[in-house]
Amino acid sequence: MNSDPFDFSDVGPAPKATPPAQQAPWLSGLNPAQREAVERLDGPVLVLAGAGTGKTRVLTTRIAHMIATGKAHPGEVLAVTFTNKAAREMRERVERLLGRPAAGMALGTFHSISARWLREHAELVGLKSSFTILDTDDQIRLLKQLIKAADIDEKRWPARMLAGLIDRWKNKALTPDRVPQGEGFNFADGRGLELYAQYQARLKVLNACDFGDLLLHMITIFQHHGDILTRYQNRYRRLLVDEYQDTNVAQYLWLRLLAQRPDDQPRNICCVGDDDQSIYGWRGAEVGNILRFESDFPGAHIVRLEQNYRSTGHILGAASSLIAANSGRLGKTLWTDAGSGDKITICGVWDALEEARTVGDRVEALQRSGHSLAEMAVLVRAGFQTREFEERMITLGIPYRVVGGPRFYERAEIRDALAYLRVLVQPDDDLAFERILNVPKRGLGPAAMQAINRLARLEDIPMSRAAAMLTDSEELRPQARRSLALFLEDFRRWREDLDHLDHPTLTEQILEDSGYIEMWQKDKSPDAEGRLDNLREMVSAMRDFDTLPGFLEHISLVMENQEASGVEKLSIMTLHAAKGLEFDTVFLPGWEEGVFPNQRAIDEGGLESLEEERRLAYVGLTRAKKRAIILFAANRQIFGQWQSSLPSRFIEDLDAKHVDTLNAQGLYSGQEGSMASGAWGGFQAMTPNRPVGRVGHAPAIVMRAEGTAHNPIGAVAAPSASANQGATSPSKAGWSAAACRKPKPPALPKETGCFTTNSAMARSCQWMATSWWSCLNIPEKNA
DNA sequence: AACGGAGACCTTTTT
DNA sequence: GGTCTCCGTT
Repeated sequence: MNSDPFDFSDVGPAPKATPPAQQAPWLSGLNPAQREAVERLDGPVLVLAGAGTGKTRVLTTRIAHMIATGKAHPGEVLAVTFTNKAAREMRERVERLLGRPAAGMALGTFHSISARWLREHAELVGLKSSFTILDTDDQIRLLKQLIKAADIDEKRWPARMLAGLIDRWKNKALTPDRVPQGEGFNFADGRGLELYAQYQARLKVLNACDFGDLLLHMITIFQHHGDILTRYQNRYRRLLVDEYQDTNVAQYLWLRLLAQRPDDQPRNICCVGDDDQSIYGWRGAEVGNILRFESDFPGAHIVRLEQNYRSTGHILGAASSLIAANSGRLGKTLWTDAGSGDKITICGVWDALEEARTVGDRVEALQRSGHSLAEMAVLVRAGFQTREFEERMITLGIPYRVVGGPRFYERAEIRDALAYLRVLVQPDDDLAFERILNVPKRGLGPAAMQAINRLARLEDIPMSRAAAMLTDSEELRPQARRSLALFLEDFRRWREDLDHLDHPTLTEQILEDSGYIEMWQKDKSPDAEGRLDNLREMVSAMRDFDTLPGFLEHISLVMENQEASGVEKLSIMTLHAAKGLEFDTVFLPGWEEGVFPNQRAIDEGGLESLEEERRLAYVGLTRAKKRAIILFAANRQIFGQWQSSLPSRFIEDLDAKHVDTLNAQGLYSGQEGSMASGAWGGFQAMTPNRPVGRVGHAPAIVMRAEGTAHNPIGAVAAPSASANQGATSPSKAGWSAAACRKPKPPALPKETGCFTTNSAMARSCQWMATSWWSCLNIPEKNA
């Protein structure tokens, strides 16, 4: 919150004298490895911390230790995490250990810390301190404009693609002048770089930057202004980095610059990470950073944390056997002295509907036997998979929350409201201006927008100024001109109010005066009420901030879905979002080829991304303390098309001695009647509640393949179609769907499914014979 | 200018 | 199946 990084006024009294180390209460209960990681304060340290080995504890205790013993002043500590949640948690734990606030400590994400610093030095990169942080949405809109202006076909070269390209460059700390000519990236026949440069120039005019710029600008400043770098180096003598395996090149450079010390002084940098949990390669993370640590920081000490305190033996064993299939690991051997516990469960189901039903039933059963919903989680590969579970939980009345779902500030109404505020504090913000010019509708459509844009470009001025000029000209139709004048007049008035109204009140007034509230009140779609609620929530959240700019900064970096009630809820989230969390029970649905591992990862990234998928699976399994249930469905709808699917290869990686196949009771039940006939025997034979002996008849599958059967898959589609009828509309975006939803005839199988395509068929049959069998053939336990 | 229907995309994962 | 964009109609 404090914007001056060199302001020591809030750091409190100097720490007390050093107590004898052996009496330090915070050290008790640490195992020897943990203790070393905490106490070795001088020189570079790399802590290789396996899943559940007390990584956060080590990190927080280390900070508390150095402060409490007087080895470091809180103001010298710079601790970086990847998520705001991790940062928050870490601060809380440090302060709990210390028994007092650790004021002055820089603890936050790479991005939030950079943003704070950049506000100090914005002018050095051509920005004003009041710069706006654009989110992806703004970024795309801006790029779209540039692409259009460059006369490039938007269809062939979508803005998203360019955004991804620029992002990758920024992740590698490549400013436009540094992108190598031969860089293999192609966009619009080699015009990508040109557009990148234009984009950066445009950002400067808008007084804005994107996420990547936050780091990149700081790196540029550090590299060009040695005096500033030295100030930061001298201030932050204690660097700590969480999740080091996830750092990208830019973050790595950022850290290296800060960790640089004169030769006679130790580089007190402590990085904590786990190469087996590196799951952000797609976003530019370089596992190489962690693998290279020793050579980067000569004299580095490496501490391995291998005792796992989280999971029971079978879970750990299964996870270890899975990750062992990867190559190029630093290698750790996790162990636990907790009991072996339950084996992990693998459960095959017919389709996604049954998958959700199975999970729901299990959740209810656990709940009945006294388990808390807060200790259960459903972890999916990709965001879209959450829907089936949401719908099921709604039907069952099980409270749930989708963690890391659409962010609060990404909702349209919040973005609209924010756009008003952005224009208010920074009239140059064209993106915000454009967004609200005709929201709510005030007769300023495309024609007016175009006129403003043309003039703005011609005169090289912000749109708000161009708009003001247009109210004095004959260019717009009288009606539009009047409307525009009123719009600008509103802003003039609101700016006057800035001085004598507190910002939540002013915001309310703006939303009221502008007709924005009214717009939603008149809206008859079912979620209009929710949007008004969100706006109210936003206004009340503003009260926590002293200033409007402070709030805007916060919301663009941090704002998350806030948990209103204290009701215990089942967590549903992606595997990525689950990193760092733990639950007694973890459900892992969708373990099918194409879903997990993800098809794109298989197609594009080669072995490397396949291994990343496997690490993701490893992360998923190791979230479980006591129970892990893996599910896979034989059929799944993808893009509205039914596809047959095969169990994930990761299932096969699991050491059988840690695995149980589900008590197959009720597997496919309820649908059996409709599916009993036809050429469908092969699949049916595989239901584990059939005699195991029949399972092995591979020919049955071939039969099915040749059966060109509309029958079997028609039967699949039926239940799902009827489910659509009854399903409560999901929380988001359900408006028109709810109204026009009608029963549809069962979808026909897609001809290119793996049973009709030659190569796919061959492959699938092989899979059937090997992997699917082997996992279902495991002797059943408890019938 | 506003609305509604048809058609093309689409799905990783996120600060 | 969903969402977004374009284009036609009022």
